[in-house]
Amino acid sequence: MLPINNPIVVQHLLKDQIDAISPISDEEFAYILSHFVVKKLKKHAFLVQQGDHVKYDYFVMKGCLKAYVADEDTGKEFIYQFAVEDWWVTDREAYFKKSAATINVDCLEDCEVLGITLENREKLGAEMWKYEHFLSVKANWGYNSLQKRLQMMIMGNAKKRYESFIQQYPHLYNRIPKSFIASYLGVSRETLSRLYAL
Amino acid sequence: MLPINNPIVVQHLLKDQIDAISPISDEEFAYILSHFVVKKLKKHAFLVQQGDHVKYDYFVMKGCLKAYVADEDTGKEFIYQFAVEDWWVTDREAYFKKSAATINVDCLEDCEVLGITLENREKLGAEMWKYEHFLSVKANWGYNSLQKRLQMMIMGNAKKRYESFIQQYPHLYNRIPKSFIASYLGVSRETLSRLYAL
DNA sequence: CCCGACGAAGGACAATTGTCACTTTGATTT
DNA sequence: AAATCAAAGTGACAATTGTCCTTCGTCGGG
Repeated sequence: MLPINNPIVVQHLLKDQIDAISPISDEEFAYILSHFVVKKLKKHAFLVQQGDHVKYDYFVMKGCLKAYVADEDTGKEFIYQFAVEDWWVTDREAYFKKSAATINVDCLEDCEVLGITLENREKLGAEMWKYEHFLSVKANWGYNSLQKRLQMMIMGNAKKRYESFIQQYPHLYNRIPKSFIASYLGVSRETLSRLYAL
Repeated sequence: MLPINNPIVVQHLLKDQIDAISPISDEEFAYILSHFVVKKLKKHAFLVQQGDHVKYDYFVMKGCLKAYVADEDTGKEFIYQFAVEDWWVTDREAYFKKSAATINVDCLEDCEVLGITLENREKLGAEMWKYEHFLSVKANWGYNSLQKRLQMMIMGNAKKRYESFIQQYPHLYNRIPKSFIASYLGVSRETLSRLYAL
């Protein structure tokens, strides 16, 4: 049994994620959290828009977003990442270089995210060894997932890519419109539709 | 005019690369360099082989290599990165996680590379702020180039990918066999051949 | 000097995928 | 309840790309 005066442990996705890499106290987490801003967005709202100055790196608390590049010639979208609870998303290059965004990020559902500026990120990294470590592990995760994604795109045809997606993200399949999944897999909506008819 | 006793500045690709990010003295560079091992490899030799323990991250001094995954079913190769002078290459995930390599890296030409273990990498990072900074910038470069690569693969057909490759790596086009470039672009050798006939 | 290995080009045909048009379904709005 | 709209499935056809095969030229070793 918990002691009567046990302080309430507030469940927090971000704390859990950091904890899994380098365990921190509630006080430390509260300090970290104070460097983030909360943003609530409606479905279809933009988190990052092409040409914007990208002030924040975002951690997703609730909802689902897509990051994509828009082909101006054809008007088509090419989704290169989905982000759901527990994921991070931003235009990484623009964020670090303080350059204009080349990608868009928008909400597929009502969303709630935490944003941190580059300045606060570096401040926390310099102040807390544990956070610095967390960042470097997180950077590796990002790299590895990009590499997996690239491998999926290079290796084989539409069906293989589809199967690989299902295997890697079973929970996204019934959450995201098929047309967006098709864009993520680099095939037309119709082709995707025919794949799982088999 | 240079003073008569000016010490000879040894030209070194790696020093130049570090210098461009955080300038270091010759002494500092000599110290850094002492943490690397030199490897010389003949054409066709493997630098990393699937299943290996990946001990080093490699900086290419001379030569040209390809990093690829082999599809066991079809026996085909999918090249996801070329590496020439001034580039880094390894199986990044395996290197950091100390897991078995899932990719192969082999030499398209006789090569000369510098290798650094994860232990030495971390030692240098901890000892020298400048090197730590260099590593983090380098990590971002790697991420950004992967992202560009992914965008290239997602957006559009074989011709667009080909044009994008030519634009980004004009010097690689006449150095690397077309069949490998085709593999990098995710098309058959024949299709690539037909593209620049137009 | 010839031979074999390799890289490259291209023809013929098959397989894959994209495009367009139409239909159905279910959710949302009025 | 009717109207509207977004999402998804499907058929027909066209465009793209892969596969298989043959030919050609270059380079280096015997």
